[in-house]
Amino acid sequence: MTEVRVRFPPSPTGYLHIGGARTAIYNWLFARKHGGKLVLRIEDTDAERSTQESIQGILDGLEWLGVTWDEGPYFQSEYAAEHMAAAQRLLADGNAYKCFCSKEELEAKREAAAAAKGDYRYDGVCRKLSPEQVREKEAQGLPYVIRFKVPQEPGKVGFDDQVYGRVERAHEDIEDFVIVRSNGMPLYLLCNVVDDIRDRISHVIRGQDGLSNTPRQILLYRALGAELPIFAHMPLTLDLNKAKISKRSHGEIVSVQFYREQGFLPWALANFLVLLGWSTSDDREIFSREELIEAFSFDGITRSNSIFNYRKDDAFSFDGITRSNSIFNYRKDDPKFFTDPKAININAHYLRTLPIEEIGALVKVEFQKEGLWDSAYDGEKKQWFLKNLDMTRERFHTLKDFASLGRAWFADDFAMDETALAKNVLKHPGLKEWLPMLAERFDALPELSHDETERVCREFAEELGVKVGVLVNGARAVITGQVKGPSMFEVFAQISKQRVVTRLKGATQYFE
RNA sequence: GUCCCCAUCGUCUAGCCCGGUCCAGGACACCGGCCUUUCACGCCGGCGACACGAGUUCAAAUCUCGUUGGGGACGCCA
Repeated sequence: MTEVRVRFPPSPTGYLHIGGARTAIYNWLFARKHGGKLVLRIEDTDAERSTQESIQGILDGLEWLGVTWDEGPYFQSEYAAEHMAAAQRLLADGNAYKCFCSKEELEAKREAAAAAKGDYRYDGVCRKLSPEQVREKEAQGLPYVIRFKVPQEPGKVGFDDQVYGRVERAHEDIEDFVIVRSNGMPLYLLCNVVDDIRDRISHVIRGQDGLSNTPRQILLYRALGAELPIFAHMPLTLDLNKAKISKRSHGEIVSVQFYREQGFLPWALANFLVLLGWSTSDDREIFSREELIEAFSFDGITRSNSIFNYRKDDAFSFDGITRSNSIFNYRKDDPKFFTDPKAININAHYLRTLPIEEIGALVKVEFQKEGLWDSAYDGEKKQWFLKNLDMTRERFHTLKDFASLGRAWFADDFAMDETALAKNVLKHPGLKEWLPMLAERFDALPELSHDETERVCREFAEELGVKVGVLVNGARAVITGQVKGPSMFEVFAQISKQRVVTRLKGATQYFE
């Protein structure tokens, strides 16, 4: 069996979006599974739109996701001579010809055809030019493009797609397409094929939007005398209006970078993305890297496009019509659903199940950005730091939450949740006295342990004739700023005694 | 407009190739319950789909045809 070689060829005209990322992941999985190589090739021939920043963004995004490549990045622009040589060869072999039709002429014909409700396909006037006529036009200095000669005899081009099955296209439905611009620059269709041949790509795994290009590319492979790769097209990821996701029209919500910034764990995003269009027949949805590589195959790829159910605000406008967004049945005002709920769920799953050291490393990066990091968290306070994370992570959804909802665990400048204040503090005026009194009792203890604090709380509640919950929930509010959280007795024992006492005493401030 | 692809719960999907085991299974979300000092986790339960119409057949989500709907490609972009 020949070596498996796949490639991911992004064009650096924007950030890495989730559709592209998914394709990259599929390629990567396939390569890993078959002990093959993943080639990264930057298709930067569109110099006007390509940017260095975009290239860096794509590389960063892939790295962050854990998609590692074995060769490259190669830059398509560096192979221009090779692309041109291929075009010349096609010309010399009689597989292509020079076309002197001007853009204006073609445009006019296209419009005429549209007006007559017909479809337009290049009529091949230049294909019929005699060598003399060609020489004559060249002598006049007329600009020309190079077109590929599509076979005219009845027949079709076909291939067996690994996902879509047999796909065929009649010769007559393919026009003599342009392969080199009038400025001498070869076009994508040709470059792509030439590069794939040179890179010895064995499997072309790409989005379904490449499906209808494939017959033309196959014609090129044949004319170039190269062996065909195996094609596998992936269904597309659509937006809420069922349009192809693109960086231009959707903005940050579809960019990988956005998820990174919002506190996603890289593998959680990858795991979610892989599920958009692929599944196993059993009910598994959570996969480690190894498990996914093992489980992945084209058999599990669906043929229908999937919708990326990212969050949109209540009403959205499309075609100039504003309509309410009825496809959501989750609480739109719940800030935790800032994107596809399933993505959030998978992220939360990893957040609470990954080894705590791994979470610690990721939170460290967050804290450094937030100015919350203390180098002692890597030293003598490491266990305390990790314990904090372990106690709180169960109800968090992203890495961001540790610095926001979990802020009180690490700093004193935390925010007080309004519901917590109203429901668990102000509702019981007695707490203004009770909480400081509880502080006194805690302060008298040599150290705050789970059992001791529980005993003290229960005794005190009994003396006061109130439910222990009143004391405990009030304490939770003033100590953590939250309505919810882990068992308070564990919290007392975990957050320092000094902080517990100070915050309980400070409860009076909320009643003023 | 032309060519191609697709069509199962709100979303992601299993089942379809090899009709009966499917009055269609799972996940997320939503609702209810249990657990609990709170919330979360977990567990239990609920809501919820075979686009439509013909045909073939004893039997169709599964096969065939048509309709409708959606998507993609049709560029001197990649």
